[in-house]
Amino acid sequence: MTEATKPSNFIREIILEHNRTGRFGGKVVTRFPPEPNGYLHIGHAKAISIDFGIATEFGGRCHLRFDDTNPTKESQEYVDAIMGDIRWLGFDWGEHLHHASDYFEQLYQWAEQLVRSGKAYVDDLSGEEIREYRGTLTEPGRPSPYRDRAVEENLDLFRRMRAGEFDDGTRTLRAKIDMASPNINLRDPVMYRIRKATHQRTGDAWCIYPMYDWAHGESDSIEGVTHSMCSLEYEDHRPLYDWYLDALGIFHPQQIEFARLNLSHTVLSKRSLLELVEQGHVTGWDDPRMPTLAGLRRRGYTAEAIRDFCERIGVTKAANLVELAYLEHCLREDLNRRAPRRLAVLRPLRLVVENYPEGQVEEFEAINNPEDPAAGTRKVPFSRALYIEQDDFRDPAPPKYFRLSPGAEVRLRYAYIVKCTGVTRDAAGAVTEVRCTYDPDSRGGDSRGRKVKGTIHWVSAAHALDAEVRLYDTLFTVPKPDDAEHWASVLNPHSLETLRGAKVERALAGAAPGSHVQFERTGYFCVDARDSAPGHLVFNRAVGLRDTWAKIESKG
RNA sequence: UGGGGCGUGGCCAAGCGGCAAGGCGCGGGACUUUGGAUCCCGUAUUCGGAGGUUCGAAUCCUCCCGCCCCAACCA
Repeated sequence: MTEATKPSNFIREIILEHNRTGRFGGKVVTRFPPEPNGYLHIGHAKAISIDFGIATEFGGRCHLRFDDTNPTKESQEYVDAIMGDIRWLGFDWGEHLHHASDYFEQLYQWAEQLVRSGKAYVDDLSGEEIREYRGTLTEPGRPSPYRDRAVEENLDLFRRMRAGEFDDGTRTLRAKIDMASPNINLRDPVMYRIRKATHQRTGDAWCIYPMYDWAHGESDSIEGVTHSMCSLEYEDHRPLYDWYLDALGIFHPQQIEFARLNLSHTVLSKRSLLELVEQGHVTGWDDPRMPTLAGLRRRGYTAEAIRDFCERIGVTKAANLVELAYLEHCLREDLNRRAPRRLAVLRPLRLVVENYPEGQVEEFEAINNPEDPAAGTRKVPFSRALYIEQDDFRDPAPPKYFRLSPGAEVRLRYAYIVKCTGVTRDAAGAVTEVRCTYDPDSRGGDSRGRKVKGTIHWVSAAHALDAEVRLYDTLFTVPKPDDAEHWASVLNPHSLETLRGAKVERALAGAAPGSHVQFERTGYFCVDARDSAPGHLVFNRAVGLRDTWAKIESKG
């Protein structure tokens, strides 16, 4: 998309205005600040696209900064996963990998500065008491009895907090702002709490840790961030963000808030995602049903499709719930252009071509990608015994059904036109084999002017490879699982269907883990990067093809 | 009942006083050796509501209604 056709958004307008007035001297520095306490999900992809996208667009840079201020919830596993996911998405922070923990000493010195200027004090209230004193949404809070301690006493106590003289939870450092503020964030927010925990980066160097509000703006300032984009729930925090910066008199970035992404049929809160993993509803953070980048990648989503999606949904401050169909559309559009086509039968039904010589094999040339001539062609073997999709045979045929049924003609893609001559059923009446005859004159599938509406895919029984195919559906049965009493009640029991008897064409033999392919007439699949092996092919369905027949059939 | 935001078609979203972009979805058609792709056509006399200002309002003013967020020593 070019500059000219890119739709405007309010963030670009704010920056354009800053550039016009010279507020930041034309500089644009942004940052993506994940807390390493979980995996990145599609919602983060939106934030990443905005943070890195805006920086690139305005010739600036974007930092990656881990907001690691809470050692009890963070870990190196998450740090590594987050960096891998951002790189995979296609973004680069260059030399600018930072951590809030890099600034712990500076933050501490600044805190002492606020204590000395009478803008912060040590409070002995317990967590519960602090909550009581804070008041409610409609009633003002009351000052802590420790609020007016002398500067020297505060300084002494704060230093001893750092020195480890006090137990967890016994004291905090608080900013002295306004206990009656209608904005609860300004009612003497906690700046430091005591946590005798080992931090994944600073080890045991600290036992007091800064709160988000006290670390974020200051970190932005240290790094020279000009535009600090975050989600709407931080809007109420902006006055505090500004207050700290002004109290310190340091470089003052602009915080800008936008609406976070909500996607239908899934949950995006870290708490819910963690529960799905820990309670075993999914196999892990990278389960293909998860909205995490790791899950989407394994499912078969491409970075390009996700970036395109983030670009297309736009940026506003209005609450939103984007339909999953939109994300799926972006994937199909990308894979339609790039994924090689293959023939694969998911639920095999034996088809015998009665008049085709036993033991004869011929090869037909198949197009790898009609959207990309450069992708070339391949040979697919044909013989007397084939497998076709169970869905491609019906007896009797419903109205407008163009596939195989007794007496009907259909084209076997790239091969011949065949006519169904009969079926074999088991004792229970289920079809076990379909028989047909082929027309030798239709070699290659040429209909010679005849009308053959249906074309179905097939695979030669003797040449086919066995494969496991995993069909995924949404994790939840409703568009807004967060509206349910608990999302567990709307979990989709059929979110995964494993097909172990699939038959795929031999060209798929060496399919590389993580590679994408379109199974003709079925959907886009991805070779499972974790479970697929040379002798045991495993394909994940990323998204199905648009299915017009399913639509016709469901309408009756 | 306090504070901060937001309300444009089923979903996302342009629009910034001159007479409702676009995408997704949906419906119809063309084409088709993927019922895929592609291509056409259709889909808001109206912008949460009511007043007002103006020659003219989704855009300005007033009031009302609805929705979201905030009372962790989480981020």
